[in-house]
Amino acid sequence: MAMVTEMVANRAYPAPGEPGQLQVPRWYHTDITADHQGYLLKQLDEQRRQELFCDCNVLVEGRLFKAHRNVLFGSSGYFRMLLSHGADDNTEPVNASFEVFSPDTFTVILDFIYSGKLDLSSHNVIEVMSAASYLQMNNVISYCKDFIKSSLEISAKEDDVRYLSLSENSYTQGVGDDNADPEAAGSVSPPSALWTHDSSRPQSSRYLAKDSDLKAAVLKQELISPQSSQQHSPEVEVLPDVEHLQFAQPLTERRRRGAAKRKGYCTRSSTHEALAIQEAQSQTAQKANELYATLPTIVGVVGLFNKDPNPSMRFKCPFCTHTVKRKADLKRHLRCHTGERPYPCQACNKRFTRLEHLRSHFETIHQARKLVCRKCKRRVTELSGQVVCDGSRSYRMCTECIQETGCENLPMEGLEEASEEPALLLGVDGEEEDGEAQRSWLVTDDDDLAEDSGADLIIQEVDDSDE
DNA sequence: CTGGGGATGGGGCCC
DNA sequence: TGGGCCCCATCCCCA
Repeated sequence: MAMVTEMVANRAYPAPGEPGQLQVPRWYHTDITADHQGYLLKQLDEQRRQELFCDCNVLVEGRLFKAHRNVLFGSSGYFRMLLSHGADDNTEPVNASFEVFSPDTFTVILDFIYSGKLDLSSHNVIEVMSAASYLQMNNVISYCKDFIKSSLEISAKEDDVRYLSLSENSYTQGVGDDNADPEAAGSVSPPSALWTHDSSRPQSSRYLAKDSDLKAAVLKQELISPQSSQQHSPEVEVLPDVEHLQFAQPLTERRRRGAAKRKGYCTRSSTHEALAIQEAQSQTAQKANELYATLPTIVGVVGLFNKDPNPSMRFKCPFCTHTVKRKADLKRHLRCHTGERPYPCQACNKRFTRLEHLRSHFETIHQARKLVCRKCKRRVTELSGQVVCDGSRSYRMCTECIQETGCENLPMEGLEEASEEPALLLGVDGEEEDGEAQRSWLVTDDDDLAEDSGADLIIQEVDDSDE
């Protein structure tokens, strides 16, 4: 084996089929192939660095990179598209120019192309991912995704039952517990304590792409590039929807998690679990903030849409193909990737990504805002119905349905008081209410009641680090 | 098994 | 820039 390796290194081995070819076991052939590929790549990289035989000039924000068109063609969908247009003329050097990512970012990408090593860090991963998306390099996107995934570990769309049952140790374990598949991550490694990984959580902090997302993305592609849904011309800013396909989860998995999530929100948590949750949420917020902090430099790209005569600035999500007009909308959108849920319901501890969602949830679930009988669906008035309280939930029922179902024994309130319940919701601290606890917050103190029912919802945007 | 409806989440856009 | 509203899609429970 050593001899074979040495022969490979010296390129002294006979070519396959040539007389005198070594009769080696098949696995020797495999090793030779791998070594040969590595050797060849190294040679190409050397040629690139010495600018030998380079036939492609890439200008990135004024900085010139020289490369081989064959290599770029084989590595990037973008270059494949670009170079295939000028395939007839191989004598003239090909020129490409980019303004949407930095020279440093392209250096990382080019080094990866010629070495297979991706130099990712917490500072460049988003920009590299964005550039890779632009250049249609799915493998780089995948590596970046793994890097971010192993770093963030913060999808609140994961199984919240497991989320709630985490032991305290789960979040005190650090990089040393990283069990991420090194193969999947290529040469990428978690670089610092900032990027921790919790092995107890499922490897599923993925974007839960809905069918609508997929449809919308496909539709968007068709609108932008009707000639091809696989590849886009270099002028096109929005890229093929590979990320949606990669991020999307099986429907059954979503359902399972959805069911678990609903249970999870009402699961009584121990003190240790609560601490673990708080710490996890703290990490979520911290890392989300780190992500947001990098936004201005990474996703502001000019989109030239084929069907839009007026070029428009759009912001592209680094995790998927979604683009938005405003950075604020992108920040909001990113929450679906980061799992950040800064708006907890004080009544049931369920968390929401948006204040309006929390408000909607609060009014429908805890305030019985809908003037409709839950049973017969008829509209009820103050005279014809009452608010029935079921745990932390409140809903209205008409007098007839109350009598029919024998709900007289349940805690009830007059309609005029219904909107005043939440004044005591602050007393609930993330635990499922039952028995006396349920009834206790139904007894309200008039002094605490707000004039406007809208003020009943106590909005507390949680910086998870200090919940 | 299926359809209806409630709850939830996400995008667009106005203020 | 954030808040808020509207709209729509999806999930899930229940009859």
